[in-house]
Amino acid sequence: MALSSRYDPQSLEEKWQKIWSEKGAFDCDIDTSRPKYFLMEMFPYPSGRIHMGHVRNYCLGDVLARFRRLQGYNVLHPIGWDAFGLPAENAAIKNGTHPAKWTYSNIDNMRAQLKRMGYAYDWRREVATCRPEYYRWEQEFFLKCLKKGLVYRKEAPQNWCPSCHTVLANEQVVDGRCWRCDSPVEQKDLTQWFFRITAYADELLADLKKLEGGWPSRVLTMQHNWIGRSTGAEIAFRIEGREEDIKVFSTRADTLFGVTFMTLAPEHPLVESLIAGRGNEPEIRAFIERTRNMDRLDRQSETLEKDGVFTGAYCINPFTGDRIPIWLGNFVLADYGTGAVMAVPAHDQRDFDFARRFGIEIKVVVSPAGQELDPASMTEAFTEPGVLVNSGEFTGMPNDEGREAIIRKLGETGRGGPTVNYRLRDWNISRQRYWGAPIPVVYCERCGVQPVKEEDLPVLLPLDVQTCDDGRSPLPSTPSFVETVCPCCGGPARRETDTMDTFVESSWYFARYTSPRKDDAPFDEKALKYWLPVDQYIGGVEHAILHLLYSRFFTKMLRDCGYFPRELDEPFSRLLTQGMVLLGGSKMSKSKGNIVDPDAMVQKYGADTVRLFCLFAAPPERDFDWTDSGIEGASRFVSRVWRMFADMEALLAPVKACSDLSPARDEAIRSLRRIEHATVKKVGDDIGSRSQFNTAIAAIMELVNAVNQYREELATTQAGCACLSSAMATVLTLLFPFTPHLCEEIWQALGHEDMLDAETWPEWKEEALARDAITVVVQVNGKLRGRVEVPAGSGEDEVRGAALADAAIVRHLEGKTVRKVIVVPGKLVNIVAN
RNA sequence: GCCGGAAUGGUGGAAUUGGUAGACGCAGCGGACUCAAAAUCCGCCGGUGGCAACACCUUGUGGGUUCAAGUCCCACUUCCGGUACCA
Repeated sequence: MALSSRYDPQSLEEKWQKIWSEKGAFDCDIDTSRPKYFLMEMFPYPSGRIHMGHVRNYCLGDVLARFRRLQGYNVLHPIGWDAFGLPAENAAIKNGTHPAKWTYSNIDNMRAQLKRMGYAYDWRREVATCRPEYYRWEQEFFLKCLKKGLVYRKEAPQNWCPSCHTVLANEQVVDGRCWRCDSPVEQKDLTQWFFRITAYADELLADLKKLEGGWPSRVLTMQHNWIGRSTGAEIAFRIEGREEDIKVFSTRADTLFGVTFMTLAPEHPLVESLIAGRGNEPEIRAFIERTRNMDRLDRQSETLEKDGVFTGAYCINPFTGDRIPIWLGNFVLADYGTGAVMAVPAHDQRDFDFARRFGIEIKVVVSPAGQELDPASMTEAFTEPGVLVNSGEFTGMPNDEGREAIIRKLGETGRGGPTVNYRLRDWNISRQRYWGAPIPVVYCERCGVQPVKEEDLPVLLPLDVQTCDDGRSPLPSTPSFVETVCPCCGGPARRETDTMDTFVESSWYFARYTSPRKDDAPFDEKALKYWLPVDQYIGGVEHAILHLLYSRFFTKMLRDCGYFPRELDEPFSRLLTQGMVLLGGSKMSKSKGNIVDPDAMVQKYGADTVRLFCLFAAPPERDFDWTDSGIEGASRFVSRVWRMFADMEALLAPVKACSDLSPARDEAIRSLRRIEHATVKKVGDDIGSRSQFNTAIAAIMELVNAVNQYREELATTQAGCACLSSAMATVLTLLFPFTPHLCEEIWQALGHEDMLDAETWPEWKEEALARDAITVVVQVNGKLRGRVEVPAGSGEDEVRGAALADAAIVRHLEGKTVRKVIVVPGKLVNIVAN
């Protein structure tokens, strides 16, 4: 079959998409005869249309999927929809559409867009998290966790709009005000459900080691710091006149004798009882309100102006017996440590600033060796190591030794002891939203909080509700949902109307892909065992912490609940974090509205060109700013490949990649063959180990250039034609993961019976790479001064001799004495002379 | 603020383990083909000086280590991501 001279992507792409779809070409099942490869990209939120960030993400995955297929792996490559979430409710408010309708119609649109890109998905496994068949299982997980104590309830402050009477997402708070009505946002305590992720803090931290090599080190570092394990001491300060303690966490127990005040977070639970009835109670309350409603990022800022108020109450230093005034401070965070800080102004900068501002005593207890510090003249806290002073029996000890001794004594006296603290907080999953998975509990007046019975799952999210214009969830005002009976006593009860954080759905979807249609259990045990863990996960770096940490937590939790194999500790063996596709320098996102619609590009250039350009434009990890120019280059290249085959009809034969290995003396044949094999080596390495797809494409371009350069010369002989045919087949095979439609079409035109997808990845041969001579660069004092050609395999002495004999080098060495000659075999000679 | 990144020609980027800076593209310029245009093909393309050979400068800024630094170390600048209810 001859190729038409014109490349027409639209028709040939649709042709191959139809063939793939009819054949179920990418459907896969358990096959123990082949190595498995579970590859996933982060599933999209169905925002309406796919954007270039999606395209980039799925192109990266698709190249790997097709590459691994050629390598003989049994590849599982699924896709689904992260379908619950806030934007559906916003759309409901804005357009009056029901969140479900909006979501499902977006899914339909986006599915069609993805199919038009030609991605190699097993579409039978598609999941949408908003379907009861999906979310019922996480309701079950929730109940299991509740039983195990991994889920619990506690009060937590929420953004509250007093005028809309609704909780606001952080995104909905703009400069401290409600995004819809502009009222100042308040903090309101609500009882919320939490996953006890901190129970896994140590394992989550320790297992980061298992991910080294497979995950980018910056992600590991970020997770490490996010968990933020720190060892220190818990110290109890008795409140004066009460039988109650204020507990603090401190990494600086060595400075215990230097405590001159206590600072509590305004949210600390003891605050209420400490200030009740004080003369300045209104002033204190005003301070608390002010601080609580501050911007949460500002409040953590180091440049924050330290503010505080004295409560009038005192506590007692457990060692010195000193009366310690209890203050409230705007820089103390309620959810770190115990929400209380023993303040040592001499040795902590924040405490120092605070003490100076409010005229509180500064007491030095650590001195630099052989020096004395004068509190009155200090300009900043002394935080370096030193020797303990003014510290009773501990005076004279180096401070780190003193810390151990003081912690020991705290234990002996029952006033504290060593403890570990984490920055990581438990995961609040309660959302006062409609479009989410219902939390499966009911509230009974008689029996209290009761879990829904497992056999009564799923708790269906009612779809026949009128969504509210003010952003409030319609669930509390939907009697058919709220009113129920207690699973315990059968009496009247109210359903929980909060739904789950959408991060819950995305924490386990990878496992559901292994048995997505199973309806009597969340997972098929055999499928889990065969497919998990995910071999390669690809997604945006913006998920480096939350989503990835939650998924890791879920994996450990589901393992411990008996759902996952015992030996499965981590969900994702390898992670590729792609950079963002920016537009005009900032993140493309549905909320910002700066989105490039790929459809127009596909219309104009075809999916293959769009795929190729997305991967060629930048390395995967790097952000790139989308521009319309540049795709022209990809388009030209694709056409050039087409034309190369169309023009050389005489060579059209079912030849395979790297098939010509006949001995050749012809320099052109040896040259082209060397380039062919070097390209196979580089492209395999770039895709398979380096994840540098842009350089893989550049290498294929160079091979195409080489074929075009040699074709006139080689086409005249039979041996030359064999060499050209082989190189051209190699081009097709290497390019196939990037531009599969084009390559299948040409492959078929060459007369192959099987699809290119059924080929095996070509093997490069060392002997094809061999050269007779190599060029060595010669430097004098580190500056490039010449090049010499030496026979391949020359020894160090020969290379040095050739370098020193080179005319240009001799000229540069005139009047100088050679001090040293460094020879880097096969590469470079550097002559040091003066 | 804190945590994590990034910065290389006009431009996207390459340089894989400290060893030829600018691969491969885009844009631009010159030429061929054409009545003309598009497409295609050929050539040039970091800066300064020079007719040239060539020399000097150049990887955000300032220091340092080394025979050799885009790459390692220290100190900065700017931009980007995350910061627990956007996903």
